[in-house]
Amino acid sequence: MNIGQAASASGVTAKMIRYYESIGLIAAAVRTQAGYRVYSSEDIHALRFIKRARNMGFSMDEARELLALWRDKTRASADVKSFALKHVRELEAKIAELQAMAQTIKHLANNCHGDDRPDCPILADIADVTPQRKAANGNGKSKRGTQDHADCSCDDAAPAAPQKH
Amino acid sequence: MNIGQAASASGVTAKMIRYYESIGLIAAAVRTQAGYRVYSSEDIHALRFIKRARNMGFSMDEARELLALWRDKTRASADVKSFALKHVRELEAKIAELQAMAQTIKHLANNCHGDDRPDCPILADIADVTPQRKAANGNGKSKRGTQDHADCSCDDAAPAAPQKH
DNA sequence: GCTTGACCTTACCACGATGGGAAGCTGCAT
DNA sequence: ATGCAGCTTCCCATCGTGGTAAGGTCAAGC
Repeated sequence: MNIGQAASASGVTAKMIRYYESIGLIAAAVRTQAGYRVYSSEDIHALRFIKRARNMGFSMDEARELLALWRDKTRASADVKSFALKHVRELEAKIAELQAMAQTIKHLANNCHGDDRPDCPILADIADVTPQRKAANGNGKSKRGTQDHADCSCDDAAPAAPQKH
Repeated sequence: MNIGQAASASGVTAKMIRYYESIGLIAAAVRTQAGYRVYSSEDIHALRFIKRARNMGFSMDEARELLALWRDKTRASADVKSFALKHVRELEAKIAELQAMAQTIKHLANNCHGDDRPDCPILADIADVTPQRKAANGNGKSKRGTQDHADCSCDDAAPAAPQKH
């Protein structure tokens, strides 16, 4: 099997297969005399494994660890499970972060007329995080009987921080 | 105000301020004779605006658009609102994606003994997604949103697509 | 044979957003 | 005047993926 066939058999692009090889995620492929990479069905299996792990949101490094666990016939299932659950916690942390962002914006949008007037609490809030003012949006329409839950401008306090990488 | 002070006043690192300038997100700062950048409180305001937008998960390009809207005194609030809600939809799509991944893994973990025996359905599933389809996926292009989910071998598999990068 | 086109090879660039660091200049306080 | 903190520019790295260029290889058709 050449790399193109391996790619369509595994769902991993040829480009990525070479990349995985270059970073040592998979072993260097056997080559033909002409230098073409050759793949066995076992290789395809590993590629599909990696693809699946990536689809579940594991990073390449985590995929590497999973591969190692997979190949280690003596690993304890507890190890795999705790690894998996750790990843679940990370996913959930990210989910919470995104939800906080969405919540903040939805809240602001709720207070925005959305008509052709320029007055907009969304921009007002982004621009003026400082508490206190933001009273500007109170006029008319009054779909907001509720307190404006003043700290939707609670930026740093809120879990809506950008992730670094 | 020098860049360091602007950085601590805005919460954006000096490094990033220079970067924002280099990509045209903010105007080139005035310079002293010695070449030092000088910032006004208006500049700080813009920087804080950008920071807040980023905290809400807007990309730099989106932040750029928001800035433009902010500066355009005649924009319609409806424009801002639809922009914001579009972002909310994107956030929610991502959330759903992550939730599907977490769900898949949690489900697998539930079926894992988690003891010291090697037998583990988590790895078994990742390794053996159940053959059959998925190879094809026709000619490249395959946009991001395409299925190709993590199909958990158990019936309640959920769509867990990978995030772009 | 020879040409063509699909496939392979390596190598480099790009993204988005951020951090790190080097090498050199400036400003201020001792 | 010496030293140090802060500023400048420039380059590199990240992470995962795509693009592209320049060239080698293979199989099929003439």
